[in-house]
Amino acid sequence: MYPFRKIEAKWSKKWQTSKVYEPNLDKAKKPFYNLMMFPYPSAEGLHVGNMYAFTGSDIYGRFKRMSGNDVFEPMGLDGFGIHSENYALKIGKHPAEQAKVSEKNFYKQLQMIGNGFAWNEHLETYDPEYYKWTQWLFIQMYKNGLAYRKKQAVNWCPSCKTVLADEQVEGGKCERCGTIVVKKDLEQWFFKITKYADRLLKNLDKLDWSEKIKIAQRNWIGKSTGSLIQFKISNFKFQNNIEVFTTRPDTIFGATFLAVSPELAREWISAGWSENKEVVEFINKTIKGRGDTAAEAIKEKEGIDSRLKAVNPATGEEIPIWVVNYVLPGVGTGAIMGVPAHDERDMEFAKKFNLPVSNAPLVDADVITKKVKGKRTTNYRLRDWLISRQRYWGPPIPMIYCDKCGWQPVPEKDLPVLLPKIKDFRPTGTDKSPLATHKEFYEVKCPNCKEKARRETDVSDTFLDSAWYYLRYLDPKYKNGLSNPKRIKRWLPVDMYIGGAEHAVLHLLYVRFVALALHDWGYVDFEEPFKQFRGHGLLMKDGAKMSKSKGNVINPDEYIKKFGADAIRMYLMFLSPFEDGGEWRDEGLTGITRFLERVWKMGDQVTGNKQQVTSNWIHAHIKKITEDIETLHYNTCISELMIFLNNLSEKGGTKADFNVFLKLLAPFAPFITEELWSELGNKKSIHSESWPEFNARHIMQKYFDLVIQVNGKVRAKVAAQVGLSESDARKLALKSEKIGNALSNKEVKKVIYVQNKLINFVV
RNA sequence: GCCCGGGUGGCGGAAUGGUUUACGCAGAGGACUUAAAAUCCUUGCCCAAAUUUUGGGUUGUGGGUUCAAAUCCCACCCCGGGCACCA
Repeated sequence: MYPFRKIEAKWSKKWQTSKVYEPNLDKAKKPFYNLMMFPYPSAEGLHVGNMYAFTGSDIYGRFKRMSGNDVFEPMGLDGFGIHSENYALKIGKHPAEQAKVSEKNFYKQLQMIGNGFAWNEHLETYDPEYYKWTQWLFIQMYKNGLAYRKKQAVNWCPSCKTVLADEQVEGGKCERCGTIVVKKDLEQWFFKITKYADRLLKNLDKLDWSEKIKIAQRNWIGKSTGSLIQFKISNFKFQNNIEVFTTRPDTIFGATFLAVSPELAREWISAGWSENKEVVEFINKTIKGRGDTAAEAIKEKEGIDSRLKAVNPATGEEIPIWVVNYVLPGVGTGAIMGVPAHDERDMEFAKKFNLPVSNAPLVDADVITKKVKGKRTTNYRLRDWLISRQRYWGPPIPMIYCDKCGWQPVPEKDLPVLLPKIKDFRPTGTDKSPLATHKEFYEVKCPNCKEKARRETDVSDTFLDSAWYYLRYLDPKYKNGLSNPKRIKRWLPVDMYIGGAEHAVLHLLYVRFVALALHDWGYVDFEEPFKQFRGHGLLMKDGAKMSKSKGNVINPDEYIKKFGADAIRMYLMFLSPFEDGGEWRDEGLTGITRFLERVWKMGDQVTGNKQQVTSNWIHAHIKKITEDIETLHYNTCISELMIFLNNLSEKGGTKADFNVFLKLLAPFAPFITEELWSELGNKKSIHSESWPEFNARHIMQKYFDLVIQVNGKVRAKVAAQVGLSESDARKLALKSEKIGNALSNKEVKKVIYVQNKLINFVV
């Protein structure tokens, strides 16, 4: 085995001191910001899935560096928040203590994987110098009317003991712990992401992002166009109208009832409506039931006739108003027109409760909307971002409540609001954060009137920390704002962002929203933070996602120690296309270790000219690898490198040829290539060298295999000269005995000739 | 139910209208060796006839377009992922 341990340790150190991976952030001429999603240190150490993602991103960065760009590839830790806190709780440590341990472990491991990180710019979201600006961001949201408090039914995770945003509920379960989420009526802080729904949707068309992610975001934003239509209520003293939203105003003649959510009906009760005991009971029961089963789908349609009547504005007919469980609050107006003839759900309901079904004709949507004095409108599925968390390990929300002055932001000069180190950091489960029991924390003076006031004790969502980190990397110590404005101009937006596709509607949506807000406030001149985004696939083991409970987790350290980082990097990238993910199988490593051994030996075998590339066949390899690395098809790059090496040993190559090979291999296996490169007498780091260029002239071959087909079936292959004419090809084909036999006694009806490829006789 | 991927040897995968199975793993045979490991070479789907050649078939299934289909079109089956009484 080649001495990878020695080599990898040696070059890790040298790269650090020689600063190969530190671009000049103020003067770089061709800045290229190569960003990867920073990890949550929510385990003992780095997961091989992290290494998979980082290697794929690093290869791209190294390729761009060798192609003449000043590549900036920073790394940090998304260490604040529920992920890390849950881990600390699990192992019974204080999150602040655990953060120090994780930080050390993660950074040690991140040094080993062979990435070209710009370590000068590392950052941690729990650093007060960082979260000072997360808090500043909250205050700007508040000052610009994008942060507000509201009481409503919100998602509550009984295990994490905190509220969650809609994006953090997956199939009715908590994104973090998998517990079934319930609904609770609570007053919370929200960010008005819905204000940007339309721009978040429209801008997607301009982005060079994985199509999958764009589709997921479009679906999540969920734009639908329809009409708002008022229905008069004929026998109700508290209210004259009900407004419904419908995407099918053209079916209004078939509307035979109105269906309202129990939440809407409850508002009428608060207004004094309590005429019927049964109806009131139904409303209370249904709302309560929702709290228990949370986001679970309603299995059976239930409803009750409210005894109120509405008038269908199209027909003038009086129709009943029902309170039903299948109309949800916060969707549209919380009231719909029931059209059994055109809606499956309304039909199901109508059948169950014997409501009439009318097969009235369809009409033009625009015309009818106008006629009934309705309004054409757009509705979005997207909800505002619930930002409060009743947890400890996060940035305290920088707001103060005063009985006299109401909510006041903490003055910017007083930031950061430091998270105090308390002993009772465990989530309380009482709708309040652990900080709510600490007077020394929450007893403050009102910034406005200086009277006694109370500090907000909730912290903000982890996803706010990561919604702006790419800005901070540019100057992690910057004192006068989020980040250094000159560097923002030079480096942003990010040129390439690579990370997990599971963040499609979480991080990747929030980060776009925050950028839009910063743009509108004048802090950045771009609307979209990432020009390109590519989502990598999932790394599996034994047909399943790696997880500790399944016992199929691969520890990268162990394998790096045994085979070297270069081997693991290459093995991971050789599995399958990077964007598809792949399955880890120990046996597969053999092929790569053999390959690297042969590369090592080749260093001694090549001789001859060092200056000039003599073998023309290498140009085709350069072309293929260059094109495939651009599209992240790393598995085929590695295959091509293997063929290149086979050719070097079969056809024999010079030192110059081998130099080209090493350069092409360098992004994948940075250590061994650097070592061999220096052994061949090169002074500069291979990673600062220029990427090989190919000459199309040399790729042109003289001969090719002419495929001869009869009726589309391959009958023979003969060597032929490139540029062969059709008639010569025909002659050549007929010379072959097989073809002669196949064509004898048959009339050739047609001949198809594809230059430099094949000839097909149709008989 | 809706949306998005995908289905190719024993396995991971390659090929996006023109030679199916590049590259690699595993397997079989051989060389080297006292032996083993390592290394190197050969081999590599199915069926039939003939004895190492010939013919036919083969990219989830069925159909279509085309001189030619893994690739394009239609229908269906299966697997993975996302969304889900969104009005």
